[in-house]
Amino acid sequence: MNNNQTFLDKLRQRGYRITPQREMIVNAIAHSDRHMTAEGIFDAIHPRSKALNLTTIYRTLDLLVDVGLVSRADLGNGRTMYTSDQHGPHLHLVCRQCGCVTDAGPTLLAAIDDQLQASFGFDADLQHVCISGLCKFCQTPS
Amino acid sequence: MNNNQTFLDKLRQRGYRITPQREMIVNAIAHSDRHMTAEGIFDAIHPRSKALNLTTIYRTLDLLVDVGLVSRADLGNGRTMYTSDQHGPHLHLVCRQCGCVTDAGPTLLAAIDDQLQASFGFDADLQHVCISGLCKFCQTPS
DNA sequence: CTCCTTGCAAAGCCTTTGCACGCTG
DNA sequence: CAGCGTGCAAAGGCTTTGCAAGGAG
Repeated sequence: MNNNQTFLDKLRQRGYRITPQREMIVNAIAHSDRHMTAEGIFDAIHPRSKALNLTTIYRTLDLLVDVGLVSRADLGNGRTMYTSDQHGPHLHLVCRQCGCVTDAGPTLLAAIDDQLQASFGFDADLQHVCISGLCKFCQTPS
Repeated sequence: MNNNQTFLDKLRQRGYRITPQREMIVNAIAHSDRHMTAEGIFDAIHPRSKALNLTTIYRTLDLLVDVGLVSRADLGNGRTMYTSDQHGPHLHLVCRQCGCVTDAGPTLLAAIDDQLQASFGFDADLQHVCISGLCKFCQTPS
């Protein structure tokens, strides 16, 4: 679980400075299996340390995305979700009812990708996409 | 090309009033094969008639979505796209480079839907989703 | 000591809401 | 004539930007 080191090393390599804030943010992302929004990261850190600002989180996330350690995915609702790329590429299935996020793994991803590629020659950024719908548990007959 | 009538009739049926603004908006959507944003509709109409406000467009679009004549799809960038449901369900493939929007038709849609359903029991709102990537023409070897 | 980073505040962007006037039916 | 629909202005939520102070290397 020393993803943090990996992350920090890569940042150092690229000549970025390692600050407490960046460490905290990287930590939050690397330790979490979850997908996080900027605000989620803020909420995770703020209780323990107040030396962190939302602005900084956004800037650091942009930086991590540039470096290629994290990928950005658009939730439909105007928010943006960030995920460590350590987990490999995956598609996000967001339940419109309960808000849960299911990851569709490489297999399904590849299948869909193939179809988009074959039918339209379209090279999709599937890791960056969230598909909304109803998860297994919310498909109530009501 | 009298989709407008269909649209307006349905609105009347539901007890909504037909106003010049609603006619213009419905016209813009029905006559266009394109996917439109609220602002796009505004820009299409404003040159000819100034009797229209962005607020009204948003309210009318909400209404059309409620009635089921139009569907809402999330572009990744915080904007929302609206499409006449006359064209049937389709998935939007948005090129991150040239911005073009390709529609993936029912076949592909069904295939993807099946896979999400089979693998995760996830009932996707595929018509509401835009997948970003590179279109056929932008996949340059650079 | 240099200058990359941070925090604060304010702006930006798209969308929504409140309220009084006006027009549809 | 009743009440829905409109425009205007302002707020709202998330994200970005400007600028001076602060910390990393």
